Amino acid sequence: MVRSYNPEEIELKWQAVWEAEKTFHAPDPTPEEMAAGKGGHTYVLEMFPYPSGSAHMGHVKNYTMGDVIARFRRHQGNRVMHPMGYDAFGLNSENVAIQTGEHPAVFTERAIATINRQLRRLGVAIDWDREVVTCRPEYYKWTQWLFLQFYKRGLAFKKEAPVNWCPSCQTVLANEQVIQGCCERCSTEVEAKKLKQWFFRITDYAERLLEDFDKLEDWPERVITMQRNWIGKSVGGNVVFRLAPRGAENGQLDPADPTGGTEITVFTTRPDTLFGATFFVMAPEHPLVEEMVKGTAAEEACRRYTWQAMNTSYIERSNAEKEKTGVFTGRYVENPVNGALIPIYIADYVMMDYGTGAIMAVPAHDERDFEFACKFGREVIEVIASPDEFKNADGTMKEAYTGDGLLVNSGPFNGLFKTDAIRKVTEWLREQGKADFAVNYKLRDWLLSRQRYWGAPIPILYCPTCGEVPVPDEQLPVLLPDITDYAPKGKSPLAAAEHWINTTCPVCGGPATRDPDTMDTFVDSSWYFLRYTAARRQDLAFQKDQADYWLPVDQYIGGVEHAILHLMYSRFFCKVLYDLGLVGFEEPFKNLFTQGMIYYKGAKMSKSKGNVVNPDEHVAKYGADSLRSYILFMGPAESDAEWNDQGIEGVNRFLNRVWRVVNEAVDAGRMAAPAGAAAGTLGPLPAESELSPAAKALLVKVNQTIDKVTVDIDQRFHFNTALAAIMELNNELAAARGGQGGGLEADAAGRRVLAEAVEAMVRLLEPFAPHMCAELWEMMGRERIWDQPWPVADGRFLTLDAVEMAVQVNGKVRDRLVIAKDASQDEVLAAAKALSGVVKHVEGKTLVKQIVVPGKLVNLVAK
RNA sequence: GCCGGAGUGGCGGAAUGGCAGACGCAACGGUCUUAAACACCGUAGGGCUAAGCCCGUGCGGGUUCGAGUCCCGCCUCCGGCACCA
Repeated sequence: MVRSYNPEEIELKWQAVWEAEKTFHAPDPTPEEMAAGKGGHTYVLEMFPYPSGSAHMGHVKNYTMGDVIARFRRHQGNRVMHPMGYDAFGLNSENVAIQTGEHPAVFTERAIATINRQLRRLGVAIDWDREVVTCRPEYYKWTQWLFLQFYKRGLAFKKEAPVNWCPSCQTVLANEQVIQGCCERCSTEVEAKKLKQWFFRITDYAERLLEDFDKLEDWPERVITMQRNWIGKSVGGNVVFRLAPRGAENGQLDPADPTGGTEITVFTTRPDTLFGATFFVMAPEHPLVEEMVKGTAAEEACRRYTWQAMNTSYIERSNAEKEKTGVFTGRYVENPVNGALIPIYIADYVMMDYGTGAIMAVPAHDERDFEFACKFGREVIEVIASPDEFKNADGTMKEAYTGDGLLVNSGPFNGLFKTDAIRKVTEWLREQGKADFAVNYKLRDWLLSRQRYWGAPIPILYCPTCGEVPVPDEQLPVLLPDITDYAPKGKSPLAAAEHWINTTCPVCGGPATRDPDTMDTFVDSSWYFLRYTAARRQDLAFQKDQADYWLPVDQYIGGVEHAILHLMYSRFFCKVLYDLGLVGFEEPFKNLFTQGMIYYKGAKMSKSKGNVVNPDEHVAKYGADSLRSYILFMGPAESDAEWNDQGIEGVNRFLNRVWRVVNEAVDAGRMAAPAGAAAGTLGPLPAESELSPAAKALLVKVNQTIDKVTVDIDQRFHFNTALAAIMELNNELAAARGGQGGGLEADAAGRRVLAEAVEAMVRLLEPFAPHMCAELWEMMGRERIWDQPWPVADGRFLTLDAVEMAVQVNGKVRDRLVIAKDASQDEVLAAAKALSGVVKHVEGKTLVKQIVVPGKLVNLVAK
């Protein structure tokens, strides 16, 4: 009698074994191994979870996928490091603390314990000895230490700047954390505030962040594109315009004007269009505006407009659909190419935070400038010969032409092609000291300080005599103090912790205060993948040679929502650490896979929508192996997928069928080692001549499946088709074994092939359903399936002797042909032409073309 | 607006330019059962004058002996960026 499949019993049994013997612990490399370099070991990593309560289906998918890869690579003979940790600082726990009064650490540790239990229950092959938790002092000591390394290099600095303030979260945010003008966390519209804050100088690395895309082996193109767009490199020139003295436009110079002759630089990607600049626009907040218009008739109007612009929300102001507004300042600048005086406007379509906050406006060749010119009646001068469809009947511009062309109306540069003109005009102005080549990036420095409690304190002190003082290494970590009131009040709750904020200056011994802010949690997650290589070390953050042994991460897996944030910050960190000599590689993640999300009832799962599917329930009902297999069977791993309760039942049925098929084979004594064969082996395959056609067919199926599953896991990450292939094998195996006449069970050779199929199926399924396969393997009298080498297809049995080919006449299938796989082209054609279904359609016609695709089809073209 | 990605049965999805719909879900028919569930066997894109033939991968063209796949032009949906000078 076949045992029934009891997933819970089996799963707990094997999890206990793995735990007890630390099966998935990756030992530190020895000096010899490190000297030997890469090879024979691999680092598989999934983005670590944020412990907000318990694991959700997205986590199950992420960690199961990583687990399949990790187990697969182990079977391939690699030493695999597959660690886990928790991104444990952050606003969620703090907000819970504000509501309940419970310390965030208590809440967080409880959430960690829950997720930890869930991951173990899923049987994920994790090296738990390397676990890291970012909110624990033994971790954030090193986050602080790294901050100080950056600080000492001038890469962490404090500056006053307009920053994004989330009024709901009561903290500033980095640019990357503002999504269409709203807070990434809570969707509240952010406000601009001028504050003194800590920044990382990521802009210094803009060019390398772009260049080093070349060092990535396999990243999704769209992630690279998103980062490239975010960094936003523009190549052009800085051009200096001189502010004309008041009255210069009508010859009535005002000698008392202090601003005349002031240089205003603009950044432009189109120096070729300088002769077409018919006006000039400055951002309303431009620091020169106030002085420029002081005491003039335009002063009041400018002040009113600026006030209005600064009170326009970011979203509204950055909406390109909005009608252009602006005010004439009454002042003019001199165009450096021809000395023409052109009027200066202030307008909110020019942003202070990009370029220099001032632009030259060329309405003929810029859509925004064209729109503004139309509204304010400015002249439009064509300087790039434009196609007729951009012009009115009278030759004036109908719309801005931004394409390529030859220069016109541009004095000595007429006739030059756009790209040549860009270079030549810039060079010409450079000789006169009026311009230079320049590159601009959209990327801003990373604002890292937060006015919140639950983060790593910034290890800086302020001393009245010594100024800004870094906390000495031996005083790290700067521990978060216990407080009772976590509520943010526009400044960090830490500022109110008097016993903590007041301290002693390590330089002069006088009184000093601590920086009250904490670090953005993205700082914590920008280096955790390094900490895994030295998780328990108290004396250093990580050890260079060990980090260089394991990293860069061979396969990183996570959600695409981190395409810019976490992934760009981590790349930046890695480059800084490389420059500091702390690591020997410049990119942290060699290969990246971004998984799709799991939807339910047409929407993202969320507590507020009440459409959350709880993984625990499904583990309890069907077992971890079923949940793991189903979540990967749902569809291609990179696509979004809709959870379906019946889907997991189907996969559970499949595992039950495998269980039964293998059990029956074991019960029949078919899986035991034959006399003379080593224990735990099936002995040699029978000679090919002894195989019945059915046995041969199953053997071919086995080897085709090995090939397919291997490629699907290894190269395509198509776990759904790998599982489908195993299902097919199981179907064929089940069908082949018995039936009338005994099927393959009737003779010794057939029984040997059946055993071969059973063994292969269990091994191929193991990464997906490791517990069940461990159990079946043990029942087969074998040990440690997780250490078995991955099966390799036998080249002799990859194709059948006879193949079925479709025979087409004029591209339509009219009959089929079964013929020996090594039949010659002539033999195939002769046989094809003799088929009744073919004869019918070619009768009375002449064959003009005959195509044979070996093993697949024949196409006869008849007229 | 710009840059990506995707549109295939009732559903999730398969398919190096070579037999569209593998595998699974749901459905239907049958076997087992007192009955049901489970399990097992089988049917299943649409249509017609049905042993045969026609039509079918968002729409319209094209290349090819042959197109879901390649090219051109659209439509729709999703994602990212967006007055970036």
